[in-house]
Amino acid sequence: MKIGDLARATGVSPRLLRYYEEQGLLTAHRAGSGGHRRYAEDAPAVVGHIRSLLAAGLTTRVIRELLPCVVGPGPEFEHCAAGTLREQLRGLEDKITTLQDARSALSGILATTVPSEGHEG
Amino acid sequence: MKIGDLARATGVSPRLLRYYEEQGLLTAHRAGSGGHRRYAEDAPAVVGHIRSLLAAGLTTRVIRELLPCVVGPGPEFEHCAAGTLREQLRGLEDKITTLQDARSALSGILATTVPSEGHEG
DNA sequence: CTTGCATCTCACATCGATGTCAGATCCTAC
DNA sequence: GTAGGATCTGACATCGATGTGAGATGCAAG
Repeated sequence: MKIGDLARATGVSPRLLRYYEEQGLLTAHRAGSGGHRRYAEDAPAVVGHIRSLLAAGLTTRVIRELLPCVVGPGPEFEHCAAGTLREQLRGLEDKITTLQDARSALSGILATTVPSEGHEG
Repeated sequence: MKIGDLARATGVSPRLLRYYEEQGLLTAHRAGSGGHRRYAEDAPAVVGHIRSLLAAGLTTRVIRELLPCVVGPGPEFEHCAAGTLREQLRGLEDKITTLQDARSALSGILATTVPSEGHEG
């Protein structure tokens, strides 16, 4: 598929697809396409993974390291950036904790300031 | 207290304290100090609140709206930006969900790629 | 072969919190 | 009154994902 197709399939702009390639997250071959990118069949799935990890706050640099594990579907990636994986996992849990704290703070305020409307979530 | 004192007390750089003031989050009076800022006693607490909300991913603009509720300790802030509060709360929960998803994804990978070392967290 | 849309590369802009530098002014201690 | 540290303002830099525009070229359909 070409870049426009992939963009339509994933909802990610061509600009970003090129950016992901530039960051080493996405591969395209350009044989006999006059310089135009051609993507493999699993490209949409890969882009999906990238988007998820980005949404989780991971950096493209980190994703570049982790992606082989995420994409590689098999048990053959035994020592696949396990250190980075653990590190990011820890960071993720820190972030979750921080957000949960903020959430209880805000919902506490909400309960205090608008007691009649707060149906304690 | 002066800006350097507040900076030391909170671990936040003078640059940022000025920035928070510029964003309307922090107040200082400058009477008879030759243009130098003077902060009230509760300033460190206020800065603490600001830092927490920033860490939660809230924007200074949003914090400016919410801060009166957060800082105002009493039940007198009845309708204090309740809409914004609810909105941010929802955004926060979305973000938490996203991060939790990413966490399980990563920890799943970790368990798969390094089964011997993963003590399922 | 022409027309029109897709794609290419390159570069600059944006947003938000934060750093840093420069030049001027102030306060405090001696 | 002078030296030195703190503070002032203002502007420019940074990081990372993303947008946008320009100018050139490619491809597919007529």
